[in-house]
Amino acid sequence: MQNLGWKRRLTEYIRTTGGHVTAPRLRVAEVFFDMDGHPGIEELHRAVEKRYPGTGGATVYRTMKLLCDSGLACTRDFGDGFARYEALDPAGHHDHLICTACGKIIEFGEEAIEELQEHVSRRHGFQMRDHRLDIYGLCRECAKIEGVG
Amino acid sequence: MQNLGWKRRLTEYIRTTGGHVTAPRLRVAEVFFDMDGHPGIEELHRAVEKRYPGTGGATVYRTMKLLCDSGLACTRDFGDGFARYEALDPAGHHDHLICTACGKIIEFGEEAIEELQEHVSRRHGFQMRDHRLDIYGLCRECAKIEGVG
DNA sequence: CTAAGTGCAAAAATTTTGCAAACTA
DNA sequence: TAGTTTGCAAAATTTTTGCACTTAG
Repeated sequence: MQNLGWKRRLTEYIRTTGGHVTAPRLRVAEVFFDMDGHPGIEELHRAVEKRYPGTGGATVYRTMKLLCDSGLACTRDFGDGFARYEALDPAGHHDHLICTACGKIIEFGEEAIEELQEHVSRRHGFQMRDHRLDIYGLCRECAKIEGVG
Repeated sequence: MQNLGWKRRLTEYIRTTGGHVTAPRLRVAEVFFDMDGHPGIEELHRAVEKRYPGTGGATVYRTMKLLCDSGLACTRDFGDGFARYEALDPAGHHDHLICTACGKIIEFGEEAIEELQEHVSRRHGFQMRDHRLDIYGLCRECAKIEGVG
């Protein structure tokens, strides 16, 4: 997976900004990319502390901001009172089918949709850099259970 | 528009919960649905205060939570450090061009994209109920300033 | 009348920032 | 060595809560 690539990509990004590749940054990133799901800062900080005691909370915040700036992660709002982070597979899609019943998330990519997005952007004089498409509804199984449709 | 419907829908919802339809709630809702865009609490509170002085900030928070619970609105994370609210027009669009430089948000609707979403959903046996499309990039003005492509 | 809601201010929770020490390049 | 990053704690922000008073039903 991405686990092979994040270190190189992060290092590359830090270099371009004239920054330093430090141990705390690599530790936070490593723990983050080893985790599944969408940890918030507190959960992530706990996990980092467990593997590498002595890492400050501010560093976790700052490192996650770095990962977001570099495009390796992004924040997602799940309605909790805090930010949660999602690992971004560079070549991956940002399109999801999200089942509101069971929470399952299906990733997909649709070239035609991306082309239309470009099209719409240009029409508004907008320079598209990235996108996120979330479709909410019921997956096959849950639709069956709820006996709808 | 929805402006005709929110009052009835809100009243209905409040009744089902055994709550009271109060003046402050109606004021906040009215100002919110009269606004365009995606106000945060502070912006909304200012607008409410302007039209109906003496409305407390906590009431704005509590009323927006009520609107979200009732399905008339929802929160959106636009990367500012606070929650912004979006009016949910039952028949409306949830598509945005978001400028990562100046924060401007342009709403749009593209029938062709929606059709493709339906298409993709069906292909995955997914029953689409709602969607969110956010396109990030630079608006015309910011692209000019940054002198990019 | 009773239960729910309001406004204010205090409290809680999350995120950012200042700074001396430590570290990368 | 020069400039960046860290960890801590303090500060800033956003959101929630306690409470006496008011209001809807």
